Amino acid sequence: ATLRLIIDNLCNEGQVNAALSLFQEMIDRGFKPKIVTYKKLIHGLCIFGQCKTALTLFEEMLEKSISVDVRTFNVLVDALCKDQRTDEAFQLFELMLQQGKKPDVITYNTLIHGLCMSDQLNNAIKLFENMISLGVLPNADTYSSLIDAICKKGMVEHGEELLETVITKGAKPNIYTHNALIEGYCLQGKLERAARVFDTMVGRGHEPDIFSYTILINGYCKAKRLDDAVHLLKIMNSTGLKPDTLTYNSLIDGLHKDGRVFAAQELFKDMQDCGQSPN
RNA sequence: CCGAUCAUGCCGGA
Repeated sequence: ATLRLIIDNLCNEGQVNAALSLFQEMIDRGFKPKIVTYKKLIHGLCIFGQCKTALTLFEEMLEKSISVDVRTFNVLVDALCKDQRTDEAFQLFELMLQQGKKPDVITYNTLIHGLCMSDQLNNAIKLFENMISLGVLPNADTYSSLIDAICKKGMVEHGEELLETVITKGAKPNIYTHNALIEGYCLQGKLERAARVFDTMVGRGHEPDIFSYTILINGYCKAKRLDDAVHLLKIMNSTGLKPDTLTYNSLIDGLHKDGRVFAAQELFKDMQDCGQSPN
């Protein structure tokens, strides 16, 4: 029990390797590891990019016919997706089904996002339809991932359409969903539309976050509407929301490319006065 | 019952 506690804590502190060797020692001494210990280790390993070792542990669990829960499957599926190994993620997904585990909304979200990230939007949409037909209700995360991918492909209108559709079905878009749309319009240079989504979001009761502002500010910068960008920064400041390095980077870059070198330098000073260090 | 299981922003390089 003591060893187990130590391993748990090491995982939480990011010392997975230490945890792993303790785990080995535990087995060598003839202790039987608890299932939670496996789970913690797999999770810890995935977070710190040691997907391979995590999979080894996972296989060990299978060999010992320890039942792997949905949550642990999800952790592994996510790690594989983040590693651009969607094929293997889907193999795990299949395995999950074989083991009689029901993939939940998080499993689907993870896979959908993985597909979007590996430029397989069509497959993502198929999976989305699939989950619905299997009775797994998509949530705001699901829509956000999809809408974001659609917008990044330059199809904001489709993104907004999808949003309208799901709203009529009773889904509630959240700040991620709106931010995705705002970015979509910015990418198309449709700043008025972007600003409108921003306002709609506020109207729906979602306070814009640092992402919302940075996305829109960046949009104005890219559209060479530097005055609007600077104005929005002022508004942002007045709400008490602190622009971070990325927000300033957008503006400084925009000002530079617009030949407003002096203003850029001023802003660079402001940024440091506000405690944001350049990256 | 509990647990860091999923989603959004800048520039540049190759």
